[in-house]
Amino acid sequence: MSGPSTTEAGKVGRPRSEKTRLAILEAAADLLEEGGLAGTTIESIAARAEVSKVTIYKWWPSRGSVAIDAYFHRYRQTIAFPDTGDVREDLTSQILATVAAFRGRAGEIMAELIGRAQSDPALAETLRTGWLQPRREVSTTVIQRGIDRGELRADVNITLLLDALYGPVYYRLVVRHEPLSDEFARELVATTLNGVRAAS
Amino acid sequence: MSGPSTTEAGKVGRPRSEKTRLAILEAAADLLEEGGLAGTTIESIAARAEVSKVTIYKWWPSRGSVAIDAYFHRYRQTIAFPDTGDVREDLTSQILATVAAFRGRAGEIMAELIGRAQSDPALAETLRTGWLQPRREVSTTVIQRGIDRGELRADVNITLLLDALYGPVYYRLVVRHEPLSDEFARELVATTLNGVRAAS
DNA sequence: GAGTATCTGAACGACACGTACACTATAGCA
DNA sequence: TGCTATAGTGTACGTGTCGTTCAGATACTC
Repeated sequence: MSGPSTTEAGKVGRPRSEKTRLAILEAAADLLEEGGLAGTTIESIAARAEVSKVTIYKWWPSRGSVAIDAYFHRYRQTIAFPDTGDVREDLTSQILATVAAFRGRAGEIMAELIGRAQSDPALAETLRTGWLQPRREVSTTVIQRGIDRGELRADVNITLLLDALYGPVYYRLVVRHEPLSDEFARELVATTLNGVRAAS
Repeated sequence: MSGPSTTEAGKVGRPRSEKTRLAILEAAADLLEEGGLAGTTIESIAARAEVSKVTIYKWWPSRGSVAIDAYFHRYRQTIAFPDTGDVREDLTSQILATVAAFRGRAGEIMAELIGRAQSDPALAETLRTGWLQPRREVSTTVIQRGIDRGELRADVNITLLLDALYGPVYYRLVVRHEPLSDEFARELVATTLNGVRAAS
């Protein structure tokens, strides 16, 4: 994530203004909601936050970096961390929470952020480490418990399984060929766990 | 896809120049390879193709549209259409072909095109209908054969299965957290078909 | 030759980019 | 109180791309 939240204590010089930092993030989040990433330019953020452009450039390397920080600032939701004793139920909760979050405006913005990340390495890195990875880690715990309980094969490739679960969700988010429905989430988890082969 | 390839016979007026059309696509494809989508601006295409900007705007609505047409023009590969009599083998061939194509420069460009599609509806539509859908249709045939042969459950949700196979591939293409290796492709198909539940 | 559509070249205003400059503001420290 | 260092301001600048306009040249059909 870009830009420390505050200047560490003990440093000399004028400390960073928390008020200014928040004004920038709020303005950027507002603009994201209203006009998407296209309308969220450094200039428009500066104008809306009543802040100098230079101040933004001082703390963030790119438009995408401000945007992702603003996104986290506004949409940071608690990550679902269920433990019902049943792998399928736990994973279903997590995928359901993900698709639910992506059905609204937050999903459109996330899609645009992923898009922008293809030409903004700093944004891409923040997306991986600040958004995707934490969610993968939580799901890893759930999967590991399933293995320990003997519900899943002991030799499961966890990385691949995470891709099998989250991949289709982000695929639909970005391609928009089919809706991110609850049914999709449930069926995805069920299919991934059980496979599609006919009983022999 | 944008822009008819040639003016239909019998029409009055000066016919569209095929030479100009090809010069634009070649120039755009060159620029895509050299500097990615960022460097592929309408102005740079026009300069390289020695063509007027206005001519490009006449036939394509956006930068993304020219780029995707240039991509198709250069990278259009025959879609794998195997029929070995074994679903897993056939699907594996297709996914292998996809990841192989995406490992090179063509993959980086495709990722950028998908990124751009998030803010360019015309590009998004062309991507869906001109790239993704044909590949999904071919895989649908393979899956249907598997159902008919009794290898797959009769009640398989084909749309979901397509997402389960292609989703993780595009997810890795775009997020770049793990490589698009052949092993990934094989394991993905195997896991999707068999599931990850422990034998009971 | 008349009619029509394509292509060209040049120019335009608008916008966002990223940077530079001189300036003011706010803190710690002596 | 004054010194020093950093944060933030306001303005302006050159650059690049956008999408459009216009007049004119070009190439085809009838």
